[in-house]
Amino acid sequence: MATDDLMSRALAALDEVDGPMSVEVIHRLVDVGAATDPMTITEVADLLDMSPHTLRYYERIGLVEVARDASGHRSYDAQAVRRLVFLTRMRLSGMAMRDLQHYMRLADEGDDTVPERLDLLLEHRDTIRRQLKELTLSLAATEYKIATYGGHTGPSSAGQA
Amino acid sequence: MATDDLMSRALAALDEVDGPMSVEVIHRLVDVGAATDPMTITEVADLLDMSPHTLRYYERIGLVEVARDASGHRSYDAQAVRRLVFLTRMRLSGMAMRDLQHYMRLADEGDDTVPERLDLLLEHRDTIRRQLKELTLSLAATEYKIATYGGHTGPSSAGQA
DNA sequence: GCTTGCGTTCGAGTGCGCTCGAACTCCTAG
DNA sequence: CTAGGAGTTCGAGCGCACTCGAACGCAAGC
Repeated sequence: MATDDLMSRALAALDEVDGPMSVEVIHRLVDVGAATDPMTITEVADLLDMSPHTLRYYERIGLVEVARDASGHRSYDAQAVRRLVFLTRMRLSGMAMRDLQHYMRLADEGDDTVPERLDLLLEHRDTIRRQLKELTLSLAATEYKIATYGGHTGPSSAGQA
Repeated sequence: MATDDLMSRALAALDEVDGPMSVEVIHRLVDVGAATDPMTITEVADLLDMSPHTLRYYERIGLVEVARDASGHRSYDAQAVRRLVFLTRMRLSGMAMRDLQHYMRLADEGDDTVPERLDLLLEHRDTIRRQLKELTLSLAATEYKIATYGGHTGPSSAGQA
């Protein structure tokens, strides 16, 4: 009984956490494509909220190829950036580095591997859905516990009327 | 444009992944309480889908106290099991071991620490919500990619009419 | 011309959360 | 009486995904 209530509230809460961000981020994902100038490593790092160290690491293990400028510095073109955006999205949803390496190896092999890549994506989609399920349960459990401790169950723990 | 569509479908998908499971799991969370006999380590391990090794590890680092039977074997009473269920829920939602140790230390100190525990839970709730947000974006991104590869975007990749 | 700062390569180190193996004990069934 | 299986403790090892430090290069500004 009470669990249904908790679940509904849990799901409803999805819309309330920093709203405008989502649109920005998903557009980042699609838009970066067209006509961007090559970026430096720190620019990309800032864009993706990761460290230059990590970007070099990703390159080292073969996830992206990155061109160099005249003085040997990395120069990230639109394609590299797009790939990195995709990589971070996949990482954030828990895809293992090993799987990303596999996927990118396939991507580098050309269109023949599209079916296999599709399989990987479909599998990963299911994984994400399972995670969403688990997380939603955990949210419900957490809110349940909060309720037993007498906490208010508003949209956020901070800055609240 | 298309992103709205993707987002809706992503959210709608939440209800479709192994439906009955959710109820069972959340009831596990609440129900196990009342009148259960003490359990052996393998029984608990099976219940929580983890290894005996891990259960001993959790005890070692102070997350649970577990009684012993006459022959020195662990005997998990209802309280211990309830705590472990909670622990696994929190772990599954990404709470760090360190934070769980902190939380459980507080829990062991008695009711005076309820406010602090409440704070931790509220903070964790926000973390879960952020994760849900990220995951939902990743799901949308994945489905977008699947669509560009010409994949059908049904509820699951397997066994479908 | 020298400092400052951003970049480079390379290999090694870190933190997390388990995971395992060895050596041992205890109980039960045959 | 013995063999098997489930449990115990202890410390060490592992896989993952970074993360860092050292030593160096280049180019601009004072």
